[in-house]
Amino acid sequence: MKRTKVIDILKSTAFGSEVTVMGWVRTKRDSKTIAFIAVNDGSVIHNIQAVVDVANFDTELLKSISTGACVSITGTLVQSQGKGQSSEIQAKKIEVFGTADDTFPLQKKGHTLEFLREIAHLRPRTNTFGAVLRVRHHLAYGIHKFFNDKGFFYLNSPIITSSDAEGAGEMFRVTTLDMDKLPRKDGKLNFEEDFFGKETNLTVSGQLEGEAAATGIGQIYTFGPTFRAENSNTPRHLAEFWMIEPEAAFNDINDNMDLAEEMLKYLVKYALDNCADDLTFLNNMYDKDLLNRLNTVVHSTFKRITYTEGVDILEKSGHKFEFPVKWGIDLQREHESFLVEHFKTPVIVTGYPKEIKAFYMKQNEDGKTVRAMDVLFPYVGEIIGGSQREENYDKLKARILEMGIDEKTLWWYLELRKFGTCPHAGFGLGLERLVLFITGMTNVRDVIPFPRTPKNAEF
RNA sequence: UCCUCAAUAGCUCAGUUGGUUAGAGCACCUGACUGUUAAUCAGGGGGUCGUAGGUUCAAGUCCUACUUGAGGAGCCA
Repeated sequence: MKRTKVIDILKSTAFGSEVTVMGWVRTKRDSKTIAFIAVNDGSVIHNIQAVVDVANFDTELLKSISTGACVSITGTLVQSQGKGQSSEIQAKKIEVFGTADDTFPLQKKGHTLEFLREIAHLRPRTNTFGAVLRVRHHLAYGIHKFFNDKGFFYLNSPIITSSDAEGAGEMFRVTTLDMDKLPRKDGKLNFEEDFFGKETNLTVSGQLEGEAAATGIGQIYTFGPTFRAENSNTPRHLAEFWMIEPEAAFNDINDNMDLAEEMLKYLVKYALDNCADDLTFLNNMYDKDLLNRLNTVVHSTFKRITYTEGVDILEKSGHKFEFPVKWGIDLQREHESFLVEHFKTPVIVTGYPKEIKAFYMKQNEDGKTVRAMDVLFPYVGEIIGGSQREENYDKLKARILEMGIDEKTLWWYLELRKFGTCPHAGFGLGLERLVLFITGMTNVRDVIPFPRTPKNAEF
């Protein structure tokens, strides 16, 4: 008999009809004549309860069904005689696909998230990770839907790049050279003998290629894996994470802010609308203020301030910061948190000093600041970083030279300004930080299936 | 990379000023129970105290190094 997913069984009112559920046993409670098996198949956070008349089944078969076992149960869908659920399955036939012996590490009681990270291959069988993974899926889908509906095209930017001038972080090298016999030329590694004939790395950003596409087909977004070889050990950093980078021709910094704010609100609302059960579970188990916080963001207006205004607020706050505030310094995490707390809403900061931002950002008329923007969120901090791009060839080239970047590797990026240049802007959204905010989890390692962090690539 | 903290049963933890045979709850096994809800009740098995050194008559406990993990900082999404 064809299986019915738990999500559909729970919605069904076809009492008396026969259904087959396949899934993993969460708990079994038994007495002399009756047993109850709670089965979860991941389609929804809730379990379906199968009621077993012990007399009708082989004792050994029932004994082999323990927490973690995978079973197929066929029976009659009935209204529950007990409290706690409205419907259940009166079992007629039980097949055990796979038992789980006493070494199965997931028990019915709670586990710490740290322990579950060590058994990432089994995490999806828990309520928490089922919820997080489903929310993550819906958000990914919502992102595609949002941009598609706005006329943005999904761009597959390359994962292997030779660009090393983006300044976005340390990179992972990609090579097919024999590590035991590295070719040398004039004392240096000879990358001419490498697969691509030059030094290549995993991408730290698809932005530059995104700009190339946007200055041809107008509006694009990338959505793919991104790699940073930074030795970052924080709850907000991963060596491999997923980034969404929209880029739009003819957008200025204000359009860019509008897009970011609209997108974030859309996605939070999308999650609330499509992941109600999972978010309710997370709200109850981890953070009683989660749903309230999400609703607040949907109905908020993000506070937009300039870097200069931000520094002013921090200086006048009278608050003692570990890192003293002065115009010109980069905002520290304590400063960002203060601003978010100060306005009690997401904050967008623009107009940073050019010295602390990337070479490609559009320079303002004051000669001191650039049209950068950081979107700061409660709990997760910087969730988006972006800017209007410098579209003036001479200014961009001057900035590249000023910062000591090798312009040769950026020849094609400069040509975007040489031929039919146009104003444009974009930003990068860290998917894990968004999922973090929306699920109420507190560590990005718990919102990606198999986290990659320094000293950890087990699975 | 820097700072702080931690590591004891499968899991979560307790273990006093260093002192006999290292404990509990859950999980697991056995038994009881006719509708349970992280079922309940009774009994049972289960440990190289992260690793390597050191101090001491004696180390889970003190010291050193290392490993791993967590939090904070930096870097950033």
